Amino acid sequence: MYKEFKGLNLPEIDKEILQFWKSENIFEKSIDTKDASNPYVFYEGPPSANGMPGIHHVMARTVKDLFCRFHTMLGQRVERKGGWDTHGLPIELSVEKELSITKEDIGKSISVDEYNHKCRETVMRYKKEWDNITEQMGYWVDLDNPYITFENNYIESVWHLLQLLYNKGLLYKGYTIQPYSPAAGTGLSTHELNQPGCYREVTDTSVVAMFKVIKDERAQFLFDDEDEDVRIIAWTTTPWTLPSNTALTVGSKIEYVKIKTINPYTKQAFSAVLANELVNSWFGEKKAEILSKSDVFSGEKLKGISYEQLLPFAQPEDGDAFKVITGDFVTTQDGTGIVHTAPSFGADDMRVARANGIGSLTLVDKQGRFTAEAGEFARRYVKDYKDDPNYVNVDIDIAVKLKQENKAFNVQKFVHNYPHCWRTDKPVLYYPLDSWFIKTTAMKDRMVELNKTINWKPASTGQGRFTNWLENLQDWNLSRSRFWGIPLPVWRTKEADDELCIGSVEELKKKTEQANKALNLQQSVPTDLHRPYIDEVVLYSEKTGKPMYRELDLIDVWFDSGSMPYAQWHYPFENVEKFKANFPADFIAEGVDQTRGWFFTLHAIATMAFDSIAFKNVVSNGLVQDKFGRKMSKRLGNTVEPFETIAKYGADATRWYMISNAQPWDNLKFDIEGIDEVRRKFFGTMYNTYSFFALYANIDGFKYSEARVPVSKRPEIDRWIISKLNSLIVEVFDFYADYEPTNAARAIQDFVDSHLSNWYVRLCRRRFWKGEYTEDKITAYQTLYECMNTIAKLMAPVAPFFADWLYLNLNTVTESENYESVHLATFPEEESSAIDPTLEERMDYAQRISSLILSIRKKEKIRVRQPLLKALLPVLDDRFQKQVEAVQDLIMAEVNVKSFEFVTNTAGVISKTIKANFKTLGKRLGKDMKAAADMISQFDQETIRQIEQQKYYVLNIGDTSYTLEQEDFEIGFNDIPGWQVASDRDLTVALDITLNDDLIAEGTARDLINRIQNIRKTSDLNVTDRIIIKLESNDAVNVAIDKFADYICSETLADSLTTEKEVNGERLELFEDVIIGIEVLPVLSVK
RNA sequence: AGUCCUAUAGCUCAGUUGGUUAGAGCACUGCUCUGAUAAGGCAGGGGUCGGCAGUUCAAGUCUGCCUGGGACUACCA
Repeated sequence: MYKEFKGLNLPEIDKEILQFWKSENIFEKSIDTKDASNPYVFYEGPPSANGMPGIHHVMARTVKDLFCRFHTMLGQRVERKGGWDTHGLPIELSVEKELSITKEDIGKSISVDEYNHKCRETVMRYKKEWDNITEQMGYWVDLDNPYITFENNYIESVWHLLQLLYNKGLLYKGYTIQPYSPAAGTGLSTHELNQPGCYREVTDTSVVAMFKVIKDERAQFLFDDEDEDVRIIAWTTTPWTLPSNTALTVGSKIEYVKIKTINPYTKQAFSAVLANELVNSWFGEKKAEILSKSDVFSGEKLKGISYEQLLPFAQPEDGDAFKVITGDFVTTQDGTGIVHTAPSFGADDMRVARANGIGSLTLVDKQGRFTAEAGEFARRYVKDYKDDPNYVNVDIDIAVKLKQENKAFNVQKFVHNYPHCWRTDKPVLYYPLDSWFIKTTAMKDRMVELNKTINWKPASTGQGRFTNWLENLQDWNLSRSRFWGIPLPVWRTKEADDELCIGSVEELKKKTEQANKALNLQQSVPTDLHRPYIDEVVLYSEKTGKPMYRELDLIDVWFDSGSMPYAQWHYPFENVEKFKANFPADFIAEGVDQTRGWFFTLHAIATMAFDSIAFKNVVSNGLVQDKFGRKMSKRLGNTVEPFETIAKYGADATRWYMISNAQPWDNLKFDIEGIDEVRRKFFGTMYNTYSFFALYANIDGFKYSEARVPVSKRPEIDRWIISKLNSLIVEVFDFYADYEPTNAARAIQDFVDSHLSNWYVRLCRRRFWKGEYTEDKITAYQTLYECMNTIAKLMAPVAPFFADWLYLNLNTVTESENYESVHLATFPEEESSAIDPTLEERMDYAQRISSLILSIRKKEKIRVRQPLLKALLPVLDDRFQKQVEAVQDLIMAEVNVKSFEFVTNTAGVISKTIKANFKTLGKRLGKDMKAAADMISQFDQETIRQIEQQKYYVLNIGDTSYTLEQEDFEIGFNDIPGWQVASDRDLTVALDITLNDDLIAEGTARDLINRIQNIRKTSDLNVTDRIIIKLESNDAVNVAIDKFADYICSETLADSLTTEKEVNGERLELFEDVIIGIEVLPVLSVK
């Protein structure tokens, strides 16, 4: 017996199927039964178990899961090793918050040892919740043997990679400008700078400083006479960087101009050089006066000009200085189009200075004070870092000095956004710091090239965003001065005259022993490769004979996760073959926010270390937002609790909703009501279809034990739904294979709702419950069964629980397939011979013609139970008529019309309409199109008939004449006089609505049947119970009974039908103003 | 600031290489069908296709600019 249910309960199905998967090890079997030589490689991007899983994780993991399941069904072996990201700042921060300490306390009030232990505990805090959501949402991933980034084996593999890069000369120590908090005494990561509230609006003193041009050959063109005082003017909002100025940067393509004017403070005449576009920002009414203006000249011409140092406190020792250089970052958005360049305090400045051989001055120390060299400003803080009540703004003093020395053209307050340290609330400086870098720039071209071979979904993320990012790549700053992470395996002598990069524990052991011998130490390799233990290891420099100490940096956690293809297998120390078989990945998927994160680090490491891509296909999914399109955040209180959602609506409805509602890469506006709609419309419909099937199949004992009826021998409608089904298989397969899950889900949904349930089943109901267990009935069961069985497989990747439930419900009875679960079954293959486009076309006609007739009935207020004599169909060609004739019976039954008449000779009966076919004519007629369309629409019936007969028409527009073919026109039907007509595109239907006594009686009979059936239903009779009927006598009823008693009885399973003056049963309205009594009594079965 | 995505009915989304009157589902209203139906059918209201230009005989669709929403990167005088 097929299981029958009281209602659809998706959460209950989840539980049941989950239990089944667990007890029968279905997940394991789905891998183990597949051939290892046919793998589909998937990489799991490791989540951090440091926070609770959110609904967006369900989204991301649904995408991952469904493609893995799909490829499993294609017979591929899809191993999915889980993983955990365990290092990094978020974990350190949460520990610090919990212990109420800051970074400064580490090593003081808490030992590094204790601190790292705490991190290790914290990092898996929500592992249980993660495991739960993984299981409940039906995400199949191997959680028993995950890779964990803090394990020694993982670290060792990462070290190996770093050594590989080191040996290729791609690892170097450099001096760069990084965000730095003088108040906290620490560098800040960009992640820290992106904490909410870090960028704040502040008012600073801005200065337009005047840099005096030295008159030499190069600068000659700027001078009109010997004594002219030519100054390049540059704007800054950080006057404290002016003493460290060593260059001025202009844009080579920007146009500049020289303005003769008067300094507003000193009233001295001088000539200002600035961008032509920005002249009006500084000169004009109520601003400085323009005495004269030179011709424009390009920035390129200014290049190489020297100027006098603005505040000559110190001289740079590491390069040239006080020259005009060019840089691509210069804009004319604000300022003067000339950038004051202090290489120590700006990343752009440093970059452009280096490229031009310009040296730097660093007249501010790490506490944020001017150094002793800075003249009268020495030892003063550049910002109020100490909350000193007597703090005097040094920017203002600098501005005053410049004004007095005729070096300031403009001083004013300026409001702008400036980053602040999230911990101390003090402004950040950009400061030169030592860091280790990976020279990704050296491999840039190769990365771009390899990226072209990756299939990105959506393509724009790969071609646009990612390529763009690669092309503007900077070297990868690997250093983090933190505690909980993978230590950089580089040892150096104090003088930096020798260094060593360690690539394995074995190598470290050897080097340690060597050092022990040479330096007379008793150290051993620590059992935990983290800080602080690893810091204690001292190595020996053979070259210099000196001890070497580890560089204290940790590496960026993104390197951790980007190393997972290798480190998850402890490559190359173990599993070398395993790694080779699993690299690169066929498929990865994460949020689009990982484009520059994990997607990049995977790609970069694979390119640099192995000259390979790391993944072939990548799906980057968008954000999950709330129903108003806002970002979900705890602060707004609009987060969706994934556990609750899944518990209430079931995993499948949640998954289906997420996949079908929006493309994965579009942002999803998550609306809980949408899940409910999916449950009702899709799962509800599918459930009802199954219930209907189960109800009658159980009665008839259908178990698919009869031989399969060949499709060609099945009735039209069966061949139609099977054709549709096979078309669907092709479509869904292509969509899944193309990583387009949304289209796949929508196609399945559309099939189930509009075709299977609301056309096939609805039209075929009688075949299931009417009559004996005939060949036709068996065929109907087989057809419906095959549809459902296939749908179960098609939907399995997205809705794994319901699919398995449905599959098992069907197959445990029929045993027609011997798979234990739908997830062990193979994906359906289409039977291409079953696909019949002309059949699909004519059924489409049937559906549309039915709609049109129902529409006329509605307009004329004639209920569908009232039979009508005939419908009239004007036909354009034979093919159309043949198509409709084939489905005529279906239409007649559906709309309760007794016959069809095709009208071919329409002259005089039907008027036609004509329109221009814009598609074919537009290109030919061009400008005359509009006139032609007007003329054609005016054609009379005679002209139309002429065109139909002659198959061409000569149209004259102005002096041109065009010969138009029949295809250049679109001919349709207009009204048919005296008939009720409805049209839909190329279809037109007319309906004869005259009634006679027979028709009326039959209509009455059908109404009676309906009322009786309703009574059967409400009085809870079984569908097989037989009844006797007593009707209250009534003229209309009597006529109907006279003619249709047998019909009524057979439809309602009645043994007898009698009329009486009065009956005990219900009183029902048969039609308007006619109320009769109907009594329905079950016939008790006699044993 | 740059790069990218996005904007179509109250809501969620379709809309082919530009082509005639821009569609579906949900929600709302009325009617209707039904011995599978928390369903279906028919009809109705609801759209300056974000705005402005341009290309074209023809623009929801192509181009440019602008605006709103989002993501990432950067923070720059």
